[in-house]
Amino acid sequence: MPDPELSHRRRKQARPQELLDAALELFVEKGFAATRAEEVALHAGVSKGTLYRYYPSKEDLLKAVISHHLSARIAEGADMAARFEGSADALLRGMLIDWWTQLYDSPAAGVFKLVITEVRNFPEIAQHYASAVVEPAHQLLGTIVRRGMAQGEFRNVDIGHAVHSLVLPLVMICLHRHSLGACALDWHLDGQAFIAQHVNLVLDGLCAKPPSPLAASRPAPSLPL
Amino acid sequence: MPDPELSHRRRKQARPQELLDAALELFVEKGFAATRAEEVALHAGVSKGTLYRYYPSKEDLLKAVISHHLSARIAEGADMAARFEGSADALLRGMLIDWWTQLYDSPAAGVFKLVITEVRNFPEIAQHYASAVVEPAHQLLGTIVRRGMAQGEFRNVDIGHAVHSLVLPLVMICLHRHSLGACALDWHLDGQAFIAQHVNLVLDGLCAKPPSPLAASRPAPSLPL
Amino acid sequence: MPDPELSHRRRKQARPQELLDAALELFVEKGFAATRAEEVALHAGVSKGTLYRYYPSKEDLLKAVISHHLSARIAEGADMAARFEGSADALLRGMLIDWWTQLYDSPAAGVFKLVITEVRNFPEIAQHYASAVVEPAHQLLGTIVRRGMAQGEFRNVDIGHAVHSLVLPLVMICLHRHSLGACALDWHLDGQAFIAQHVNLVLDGLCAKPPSPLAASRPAPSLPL
Amino acid sequence: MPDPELSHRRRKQARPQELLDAALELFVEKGFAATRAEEVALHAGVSKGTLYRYYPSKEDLLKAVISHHLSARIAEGADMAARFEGSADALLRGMLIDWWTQLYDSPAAGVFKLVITEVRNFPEIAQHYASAVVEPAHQLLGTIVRRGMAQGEFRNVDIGHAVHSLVLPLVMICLHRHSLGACALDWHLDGQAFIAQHVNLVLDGLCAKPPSPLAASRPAPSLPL
DNA sequence: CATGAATGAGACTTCATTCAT
DNA sequence: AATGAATGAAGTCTCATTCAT
Repeated sequence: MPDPELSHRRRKQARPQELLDAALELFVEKGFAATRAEEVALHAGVSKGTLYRYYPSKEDLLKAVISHHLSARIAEGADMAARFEGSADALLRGMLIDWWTQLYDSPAAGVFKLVITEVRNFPEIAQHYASAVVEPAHQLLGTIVRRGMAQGEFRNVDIGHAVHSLVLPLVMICLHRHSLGACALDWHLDGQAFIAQHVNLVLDGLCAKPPSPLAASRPAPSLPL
Repeated sequence: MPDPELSHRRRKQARPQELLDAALELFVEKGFAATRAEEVALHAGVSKGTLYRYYPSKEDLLKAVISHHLSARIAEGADMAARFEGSADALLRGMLIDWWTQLYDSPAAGVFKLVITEVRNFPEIAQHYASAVVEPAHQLLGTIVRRGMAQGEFRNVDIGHAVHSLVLPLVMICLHRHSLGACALDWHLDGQAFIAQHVNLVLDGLCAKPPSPLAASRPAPSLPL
Repeated sequence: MPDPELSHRRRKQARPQELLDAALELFVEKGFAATRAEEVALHAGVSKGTLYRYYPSKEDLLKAVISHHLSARIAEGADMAARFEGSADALLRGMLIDWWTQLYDSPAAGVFKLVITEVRNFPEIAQHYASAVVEPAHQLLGTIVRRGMAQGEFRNVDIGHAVHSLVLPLVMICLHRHSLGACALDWHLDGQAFIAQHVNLVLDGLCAKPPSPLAASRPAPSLPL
Repeated sequence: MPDPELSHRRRKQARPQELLDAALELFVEKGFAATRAEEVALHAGVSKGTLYRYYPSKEDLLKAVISHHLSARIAEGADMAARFEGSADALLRGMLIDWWTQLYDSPAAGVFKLVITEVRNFPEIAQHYASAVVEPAHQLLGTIVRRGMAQGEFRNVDIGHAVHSLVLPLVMICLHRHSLGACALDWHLDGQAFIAQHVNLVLDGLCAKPPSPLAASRPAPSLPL
């Protein structure tokens, strides 16, 4: 079964990554508790014992899976944000659609399900996720929205809420894709199209003249996802 | 431990409900797999054996939990919808805010987490959830949006997507409340306020003159949640 | 397999004791690490799961085994000591021979092997053993020897050492019985006879006029076994 | 890590000895079953694989440890015995005290614990230990005691028992040093002093006019340790 | 030869479920 | 009907041993 092209040494290098990928897939699919450690190992083409050479426990493996895929994506996100330019409105439309479209189609989208599902059991995850993902993402988007409001592109609304309105549905379809969406029912929501329309719809809402008195007075809470 | 106010007879009547409540709380908090059947029983004030008198297996208990809380809430939703009147816009603002605000604060909000978490392991849940919750809710909201578009209140957009943009963030904060939101980090998002602002924001987007050419041409996919 | 004479309830009462007995036998025979928890359970006529109902872990079972058999024997020892009377010399000869003869033939003799074998791995055992067994036994014997010396029955020697000279060989044959002595070699040392001769021999030594200058000046260390 | 003073060749020569020393220390400290093969290797400054180059299995290593340290000490014992002269009494006092004092302070003292602990699991050890250690030692001491009795130095007692009374406590404090004695309780028995007093005390007993009728009639059993 | 990655049998422990009381 | 003792399948993790490099 081991790829004869790869030497022992080379395989060893690749092992952690392979295990992480296998673990992500299975944890997302079946849940952490319902996935046996051996399944992960077999999925990665190694034996049970090998898994434990690289990760001291199933729980550590879970944390590594989350950290790994998270850091990778967030790094890409920061890059992408830096490259975009133009008005706040254009920036958000372009950047959000690109980044989420990519994420949606990658296995990393499953990390959301994993975090949602397992934080309560492993609270350390919360801290890490909050500071490594939520915080920076919310910061970035909040700054852009604020700029848009300052320049008169957007109406005055609670910035935190606006960011959530933009982002939560995108998180949600990632979740969806790996839960109900994977259940072979007939309704296959077109995630790509939805991302685009949603971002545009909410930004249209932000650009619109206030047809209704918005509940914009509340203190801006920070960020949930 | 048994409430002396209640007769033996009355308690027996209440058992299934009490078990369901206990199960909902624990399954949502720790996940189905990580919750022991005995914990549920103890939480409901009965012994392990008694649980099995009412539900033949832990899995059956899970399904009962989901069905029960779902039906209850959906019934209320239908009622509420029937009572509202006025323009499509007013109808949606009022109805959505009321219903979700109530749901958000009730234990039933946890069912979303349960469904997201466990569908992949128990696919029967998907079928039931789709037909008992998603289908009717999407139908109802879709009809109202369509009416709004027909009457010129709303722009032409993909109806399915619009419904999702309205609803997914609301599902998402329910999820949030029972996962990251329960993790005692400092950022306590004000769910109530968010619901109101979000519904208004998206409906503003729907009412706005199209500042951007929306990707409205795609076929309307059906419903994700 | 469960004795039909005993009701569920009655069996439950007896279970911990039965498990303790089975555990003592097996731990002494094969060592703690080399005995499987299931073996102990089966030996006691129950299943693996039942063992864990009574003792939360194999290690806890070990500690219980030691404590239980120890306390029992030490209690008997104290009783016996209280009943004996006469000169220090007669007291020691009678009491030691009786108590050790009984112990030697009981399964409890194996506890010595267990303690010797496992203290290094479970240091809590040391504390308990020291205070529950060594301390009281040494105290008692030391007091009698001191009395004998005060009354001129015994020569002046280091009291702690004298007690050890009396007792250590007795501990040793208990150990022996459960290690080499159990190995079906031809030399079956007669433990009973040895106990008697040894006690008499050492007490004769204590009563003798000092034919050799004894190293009696060292500070009396306390007690090792 | 390899000592630069030693050539590759010399190191290789020393390997088996180093492994044996490491194994003795760890097996005595933690028990055979609880010591991992890799620990032994690391302790000896080599890798797991190297251990297996010298000893085909962990069990073989155990047997080698016991044989090795045993032969070494017994050889020394025979030498020492040959050099001593004088009366049976003086011979025993001198020889026993010297040999046991040396042994007590050497790592080889731990072998007793190892044998006591592991014979039941590896019965081959018993045979080897009996013929290589117990038999010759008992023979030697028995001969001297018999000579002493024939020459009127000692009273008539069971020779086997007398040898045991002399020797068992010495074995016992070696055991003690590596079990309870290693447990950092406050009572640090002075082994050296005890050895001297004990040998003298028992020999005094043997020299004494019989103040009590000794149980000397029993058949002389052979040797326990 | 030495290394240490890989294997997989096997041990501890948990927990859903059954059933005597 | 309710209890909780008992069971045993199943899962996590360890470690002796092998073998490619």
